[in-house]
Order: sequence, then structure tokens, then C-alpha cells
Amino acid sequence: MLTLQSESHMLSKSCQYALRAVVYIAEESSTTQLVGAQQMAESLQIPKHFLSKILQQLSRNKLISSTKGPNGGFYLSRENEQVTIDRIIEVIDGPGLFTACVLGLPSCSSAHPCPLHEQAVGYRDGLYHKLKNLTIRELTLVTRLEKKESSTPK
Amino acid sequence: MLTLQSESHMLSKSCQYALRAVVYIAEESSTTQLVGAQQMAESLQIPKHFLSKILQQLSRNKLISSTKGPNGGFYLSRENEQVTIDRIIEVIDGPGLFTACVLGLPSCSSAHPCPLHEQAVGYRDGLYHKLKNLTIRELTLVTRLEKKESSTPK
DNA sequence: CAAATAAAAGATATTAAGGTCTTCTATACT
DNA sequence: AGTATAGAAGACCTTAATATCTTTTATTTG
Repeated sequence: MLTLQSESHMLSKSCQYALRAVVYIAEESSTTQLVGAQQMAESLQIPKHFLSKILQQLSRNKLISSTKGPNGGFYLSRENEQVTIDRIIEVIDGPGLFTACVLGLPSCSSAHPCPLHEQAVGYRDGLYHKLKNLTIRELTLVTRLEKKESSTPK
Repeated sequence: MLTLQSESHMLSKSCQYALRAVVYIAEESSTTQLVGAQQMAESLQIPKHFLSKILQQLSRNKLISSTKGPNGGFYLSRENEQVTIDRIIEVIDGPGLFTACVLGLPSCSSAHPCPLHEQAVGYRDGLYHKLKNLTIRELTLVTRLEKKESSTPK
């Protein structure tokens, strides 16, 4: 474990940033009060310009909304709030995570499964199904609920 | 989806190679007939020297065995056959995949869950449990079974 | 013991992800 | 209209993963 080590993390850093940013936008912004990339980068401890790129990409793909100029920033439209988490992952990391073979075999499929196919697919499809039905808005509600619970004295 | 794209794959390429190699060794080698890195690289279509490094790392960590010299190569000892798949992933990619937060938050835990914690942990732990109880030997048996099934005429 | 073989080791190259900086453009407000 | 603000865009740099090449060491076999 000296030289070789990838620290595989399932989602790329870009994608992790994207998800954290979207949650932040959902929580901190409203149609009257937008949230800037600057502020977001500081609060989330993400390099500003790198975050900007990610936000732009999400914006271009209509997953979040933005306005330029003074008091500009990012926010979620009604439509954006219904965007599901799998879409964000798909836009940033591509569809590979939920479709590609765990062993990277192009020929692997349910008809010609690799040795790990069955083990992996169950896990993957389950998560995919949840994420496909989990909207940005719902995700923040979950968070608020969890926060409330964890602040309850035991 | 133009410039930014990570093609996240859950397991690093090194790790995918490692798993494919281990399966290959389990299937093709015996205590009398070892399998060389050369042959393995050709059969599995993996860069030879890169594969060698991975095999060395597995060998150093006692997950596979090797002997040098003519007719040398890699094989699985009795102990190696009982090695579980999670160990291979751990040695190559580190323990992160099964412990780190999906969003990359260091503070995330079941006590202080991130918004995706519950969604991710259930499936992750499920897969981990399976891999932790799946030995190299068992994995090849699964493969053989699947091959047999897929060769059965419908 | 010499020659051949094959893994081990390590230096080096390539590529892609991650991160930074500068310039440009749209918008709001005076 | 002019100026300040903040996102958009793109060039550029750094680091880590991936890949290649060369040398060394251990082992077998004649």
C-alpha cells in the first residue's frame, strides 16, 4: 500500500462538490435572495473557480438557475426543485457509474455477467432507484429532519 | 458534459485489473502449473508492467503467491483461496470506498449524517458484507456456474 | 556453475483530474 | 449612460493515476 493507491470514492470530487453545492443552494437561496459562487465557495470550503465551473455546467444543463450582475447568484426554480439527484451525477460524472461493469469489462451484461455482476448490480440498481426518485428539494427536507433528530437530547 | 467529466467507476482501474487477475489466476493456475505475468497480461489485455506492479502488491500483502525463475509465476495457496474480495479492494484502493462519505465530508457519520448518508450506507454495507464473505475460490465457482448457464441453449 | 527465465524494483513518461488565474459579458443600480 | 457586481468562458498550471521501460534479483535447469 505504498505507491499504488487510488482512494476510489465512487463519486468524483467534482460530483461531490456539485451535490454539496446544490444542497446548499436549496437551503440558503430563495427567489428573492440568491446565493453567490463566492459565498458558496467559502461556506463549503471548495475552490471558488473550480466550483464556478461545476455550477456553470449544472446551469447549462438546466439543473440549477442563475442570474448575473449585482445581487446575482444561483437559485432553484420550481422545475429545478424537482430535478433528481441521479441527474446531477449523470451530468457531472457521466452515466457510467450506474451502467458500467464493476470490473470495467465492456462485454459484461446480465446475459454475459462478470464474476461480480450479480453482487454489484443489486447494490447499484437499488441506490440508483432511490436517487432517481429523490429530488433536490426532498434531499434538503431529509437533511433538516436529520439535523432536528440529532439535536434532540438523548 | 463537454470538458468536465470523470467517468467515475466505483473501483479504480488498478483495482479492476487486480480483481480480473485474481480470478484468472484462480482459474488457470494450479500448484503444479503457475501462470506468468506475461501470459496473464496478454489474455486479460492489461499492460504487462502495470499488471506486474499490481500483482507484486497483492503478493506482498499475501493475497496471492509467486515464485521466481523458470516456470515461475503466480498461484493461489490454500490460504490465498480463502482470501475475500474486500481485502483485494482494500489493498489496492484503500478502505475509503466502504467507509468514506459519498459526498466526501469528513464529518459525516451516522451521528451526523450527510443528506445522502442513509441512502448510500444501506446499499454500501450490503455490498461490503457480501464481498467480505466472498472468497476468491467462491468467486470462480460463481463464474463457472454462470458460464454453464449462459451456454445452456434456450 | 552457467544460462535462461521470470518476478521484483525503480525510474521515467503520459494522460486525466483537479485546481488557479485572467478576461469577457450580462445585469442592476445610481 | 456609467460603474460596479457577479457569473461565463477559456487559458493555464499542478498533481495523481495510469502506463512504459530498464535494471536487478532470485530461482530453476542443464
